[in-house]
Parts: sequence; C-alpha cells; structure tokens
Amino acid sequence: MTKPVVRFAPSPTGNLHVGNVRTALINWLYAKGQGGTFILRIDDTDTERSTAAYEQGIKDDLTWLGLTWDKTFKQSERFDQYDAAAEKLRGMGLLYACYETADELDRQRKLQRARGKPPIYNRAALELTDDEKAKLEAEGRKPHWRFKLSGNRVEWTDLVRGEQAIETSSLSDPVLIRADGSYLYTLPSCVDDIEAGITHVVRGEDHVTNSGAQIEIFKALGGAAPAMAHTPLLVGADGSGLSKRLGSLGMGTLRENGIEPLAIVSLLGKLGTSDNVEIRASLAQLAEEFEFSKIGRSPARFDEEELKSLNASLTHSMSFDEVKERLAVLAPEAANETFWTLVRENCETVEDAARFVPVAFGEITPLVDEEDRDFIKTAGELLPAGEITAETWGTWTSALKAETGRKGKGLFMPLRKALTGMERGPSVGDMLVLMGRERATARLS
RNA sequence: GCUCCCUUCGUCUAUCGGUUAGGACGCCAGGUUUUCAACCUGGAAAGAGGGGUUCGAUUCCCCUAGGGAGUGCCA
Repeated sequence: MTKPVVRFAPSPTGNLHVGNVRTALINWLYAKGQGGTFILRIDDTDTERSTAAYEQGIKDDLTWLGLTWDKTFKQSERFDQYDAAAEKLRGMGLLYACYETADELDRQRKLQRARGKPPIYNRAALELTDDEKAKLEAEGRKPHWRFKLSGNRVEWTDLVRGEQAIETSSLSDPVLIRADGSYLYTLPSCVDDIEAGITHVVRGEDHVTNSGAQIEIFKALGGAAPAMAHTPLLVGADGSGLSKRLGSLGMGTLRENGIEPLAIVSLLGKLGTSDNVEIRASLAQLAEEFEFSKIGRSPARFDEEELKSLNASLTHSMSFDEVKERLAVLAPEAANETFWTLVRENCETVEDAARFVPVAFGEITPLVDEEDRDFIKTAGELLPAGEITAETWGTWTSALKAETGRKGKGLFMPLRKALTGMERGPSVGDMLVLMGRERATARLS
C-alpha cells in the first residue's frame, strides 16, 4: 500500500480558525498515522487579498499546534504551470472565453431563481462566433474563462460520506480564470495535486460539489483524481453555523487565553468521531487512533466551554518540566516544582498559577472577618516555633482546636482566608510551608 | 427557490431488524479530601413527529419538521 500524500491548502487572506485547523489536523493525523506526507500549500493566487503577514500567521499557528509540514510551496510561484494547464484545456476545447460582466451574471441568476430554476450559467458564450468575440474585445471587454463540464454524472466513493454522485449538468461551468487573468483556486489546485502526487484530498463538506467539477478537471489534465474525504463542518454550541464566531475562535485568541495546543487538537481530533472526546497524550497518539470511518456524517458542535474544560484537565496533569519556562515568565520564583504541583489542580490554565504567586512568594491582603479577629490572633501566637515543615499544620491546628474549641470549617476557613486571602485554593498546610514563617506571622497579626 | 447531506441521553457517539438502547464528557447524590480540584460509588438522562414494510423497527422506505451545506469572476 502506498503512503498517503495529503495537503492542507489555506489562502493567506485571513487567520486560521477552528474550522480550518480541524481540516489541517485531520489531514495531518491521517498522513502521520499512515507514515505519509503532509504538504502545506499556500493558495495565494488571489494576489489582491493574500498577504505575507497572514501566510506567516498561518505557519506560526500550525507550528504552535505541532502540525508541522514535510513540504510547503506557494501557488503564486507556479503560474507557468497553470498557464500550461489552461492552454492544454483550451486546446481540448474545454476552456472557453466568456464575456458577461459580473452584474450581467448576477441578473441572470436572479431571474432564474425567480422562475424557480437553478441558477446555472446558460453557456451563451459557447455560441459566440469569432467575429462576435472580436467585437466584444474591441469594446474593451476582457474574457473570463470557464471549464466546460461534461454534463455527466461524476461518482466517487468518499472516505467519509460513502458513495457520492454529482450531476454536472446541474452545475455552472466553473470559472477558472478571471477577466483580469488571475486564477481562481480550482485549476491551480488540480494542477498542484497532480504534480505533488496528492493521494487524498481531505477537506470540509462545503467542497463536495467542487469535487464533482474538479474530478472532471483532473481527468481532463490526464491525471487520476485523488481519493476524496469530505468531513462534516463544525457548528456552534447552539447548533448554528460556526462562521459568525470565527473571529473569537482564532488560534491567537485561544493562545492568549492560555489554551494549550494539545487541548485544541484533542478536541478537534475527536469531536464528531466515535472515540471519546478527551485529552490524548500527544498528536502522535491521535494520529495512531485516527480513522476516516470513525468520523460521523452529521455536523458536530464546537463548544468553547468544552475546550476550556479539556484545557483545565490537561493543566491539572502537566508536569513541572513542561511549564517551568512559562512559570518563570509569570515570576522568577514561580518556577518552583513544589509550588506548581501544589497549585496546578486549582488552575484552568498554566497562567492561572499567577494568582497564587503572591500567596506563596509575595504580599497579600489577609481576609479576616470581625468575629475571627481574636481567633486569628491566638493562631498567630500558637504557631509552632522553628522552621515550618509539612508537620507544622497538623500540630498547629490541633493546638488551636484544643485552645479555642473550634473545629471543622470554623477552624480552618478563617486560617485559609487570613493566610491566603482567598476562600479557595490549594491545601493550606502545604501553602504554609511555601510561604514560610515570616509571611505567615505577618498575615496572622 | 432548487440540489445534496444530516437528526439516538444536555454534548460526542455505539447499535449494521429482535439489546434491560451501551460508553464517554457534563450533571445530580453519597463517600473521601476539614475548601476547590482529583479520586471512588451510585443516579437521572435519548431513538424529532407521522405514515408505511415486517412476526418484530432506533435500524429499511415515504412524508413533515428541524439543522447543515451548495447554488460566486470566494475558498
């Protein structure tokens, strides 16, 4: 069996969002799970809207997520190939010039729609004589170019959707080249897929009808169409389309919010599959478990809350080695293994640990209720002498209990609030060791 | 409007005509931790609606409803 070669082909006209990333991830998981090749292709034929900044942003996001590529190239460097392919199609009579303006086409579609008919291009340009074309060009009109669909039924076995059939007679002939001479993604994509030896085209199901047309282009260019896999799109937590919220779901935002790459790929790699949605150890493990047959056919809901909760459980289990650099950024003294293992269970993100830094290493404002003043004062007096150790807490609270008669929450909560300034947090006895006698005494006075 | 796809606990799903409809996350209760988290035990929780086909439908067919997608000189 040959190893798969797949590609992720974003346009650098915006940043990656969860939908994009899921497609990238599925491609990556499939390739890596099979020992294949993952290609990053930058679809920047639209030079107007493409920017180097977005391209870099996409690469940065993929790198951050761990979705590294074996090869990358840009379509803008390959116009010669596309010109050659276009010429070939022209020679075959499969690429024809059209002179309608965008407005005219728009009116036609509206008319067809109003009549209850599908808005399909009427192929009027096919009837144009050379004289008529010359006349139009003399008027200053520049042609755009359409691929002539066969009108036949195109069939393939989709790795996710099963048997697929597209009636190309119900499709408009796709425009391959704009009037300004630039390429739409359709033709370059086929040309590159053939040349790169792409074995599987894996993308969202919004592309299924495109696949019908593209399969014909693959064949016209003399290539075999790759295997196809169209995954259901993600929808929002309320079941509506995800697009409305794309802005807030960019990788940059997630990253700033302390979301770990592993949480993102675990969710995106399992959501909508028959595997349980839970944190996996690594991308490699996700790749090992990946199968197209596990992907369902109905749209899955992407819920940012679910991502947060996965991220929290991941945070709870992260080792000190994994986070020490980031802790050091929060505060030099926070890069402390004892501290991390103590506070991580109370953190939803690694950066959450910052909340406990002042408790252990700095200054806080003790919380002391009026009715606890005397109790806290007594507590300060009874704090055992000598260095504070793991045993101090037990000894101390036993003595306090005997002295004041307090017990349970009434005994412990005032101490927690005074010593940490919080009502919740890691074990107070352990925090006491970290903060040391000086801070403890100050907070109890 | 037209075309395609989808519909099982709140969520992700299993079931390939006969099951007490299973699991996971979440939720609730109890235990444990004198907080939170974690952990343990238990619990509630589902076949969109209506017609068929069949001895028997969650499963096959049709209709309706709801959702998603496509219908671009976007990708």
